[in-house]
Amino acid sequence: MTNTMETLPLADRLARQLRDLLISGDLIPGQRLSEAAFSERFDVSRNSLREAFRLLTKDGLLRHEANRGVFVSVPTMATIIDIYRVRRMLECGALRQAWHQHPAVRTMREAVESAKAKREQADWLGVGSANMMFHAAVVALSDSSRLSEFYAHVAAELRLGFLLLDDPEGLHAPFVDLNDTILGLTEKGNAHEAAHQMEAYLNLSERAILKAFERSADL
Amino acid sequence: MTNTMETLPLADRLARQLRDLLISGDLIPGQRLSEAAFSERFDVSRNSLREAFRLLTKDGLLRHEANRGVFVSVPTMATIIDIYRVRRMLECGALRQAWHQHPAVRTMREAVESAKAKREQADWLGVGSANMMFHAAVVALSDSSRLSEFYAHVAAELRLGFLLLDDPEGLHAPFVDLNDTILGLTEKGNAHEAAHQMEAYLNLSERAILKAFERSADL
DNA sequence: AATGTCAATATTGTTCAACAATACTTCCAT
DNA sequence: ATGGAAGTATTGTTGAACAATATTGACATT
Repeated sequence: MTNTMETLPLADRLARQLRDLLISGDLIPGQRLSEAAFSERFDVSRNSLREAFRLLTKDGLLRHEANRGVFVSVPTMATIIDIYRVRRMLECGALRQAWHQHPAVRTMREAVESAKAKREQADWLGVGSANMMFHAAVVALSDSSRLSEFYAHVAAELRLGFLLLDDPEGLHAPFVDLNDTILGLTEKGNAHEAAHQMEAYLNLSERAILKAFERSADL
Repeated sequence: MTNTMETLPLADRLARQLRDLLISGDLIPGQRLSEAAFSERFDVSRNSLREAFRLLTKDGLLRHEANRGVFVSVPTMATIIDIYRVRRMLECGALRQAWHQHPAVRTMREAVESAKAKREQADWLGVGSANMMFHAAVVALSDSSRLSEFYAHVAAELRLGFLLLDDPEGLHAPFVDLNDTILGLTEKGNAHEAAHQMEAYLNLSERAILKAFERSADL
């Protein structure tokens, strides 16, 4: 049978391809995306490409300037601050009311163990991915597809922010153990303390990123 | 000078027009939206219209079936339940950490007073609008544009759900006083209790809607 | 050298017409 | 009624066209 992906509307497939290029860093923040160039590159019509552009613009990954084209979004400090407000709301909220036997807890554990393994091998990119997976699993505790989708969007935007920096080690590695702590508290059913620790985590992480931003800003 | 709205891309303007038709009930859940009919109606090309359709599909207001077209979403009980999970997360979370002098508190007060006035005149549609405004203001307490936008989407989806019912009075009017209580607690700085009351509110409201759904389902 | 002006050029915004692929209808035979 | 086969309508996607706007480059002025 054909892959479920193959049957999606063209615009959706394009949007996904572009999103992958974005979060993998092939397209860098600020870069202009010419309609002609990309419709040629993907061998699709300009119309189809424009539909995809609009979807990603709505996600905040692209920015649209009238009569000038679309550009890869350039996250600012304000963006980071806003995203961390979202994270505190969603992640701490999910933990606070989590059931310790929820299926997502298993995913959290897998993510933590994967992160530890990758850290062992100094695979910082892998640590980063496992970290993202952990936090997505935390949000999944809330059992809401809308919250999970929304979180996925915000995480993609945040990833764009990470691309501006270049310190994959310092930004993820120190937090693996904190994730483990939060996981342990959740498994023990100590939801309130887990949420509290997550808030500490997010405050720390936010500060680290803002600091890195500051550094990269005054070059 | 020209209205800021006039300069938006055509697809965005179309999406807004369509959204207005949707939440005002001119288009009813389940209805199919023919590309030909609507591109004629709005006097735009099919391509532009399709861009708008995609935007609204991403918002959950429309549903897209391959090679069959787009339809107005039909909220189900699962939709309602998911939306109320979102509401509890966002609204209770916002209240819990709210500052009692936040500008949005003023908006909350205006909404409550407007709701009371409309209730006096038995303007139930007006009560509903004021109610929506109150809850949007609650989310605004969290000072995150992303959370506010997300909430706006979910609220629009929920509005679609209300359209399936036809009891504007029973679904909003009883809650005006509860809003007032929550407002009072917030103004007094009793954030924790405000959040608690909001949770009670949302549980009540959810149950009322699900009940109404049940009734309308077995016709 | 810096600045301003104006035409030439490239890009986006939008429409239109075409055609393939898919879904829906109609009608006929069983 | 039931199933199937043709015919019709709709969506999916493309390519070309043109207006509107933005960028570039040459030239003149200071």
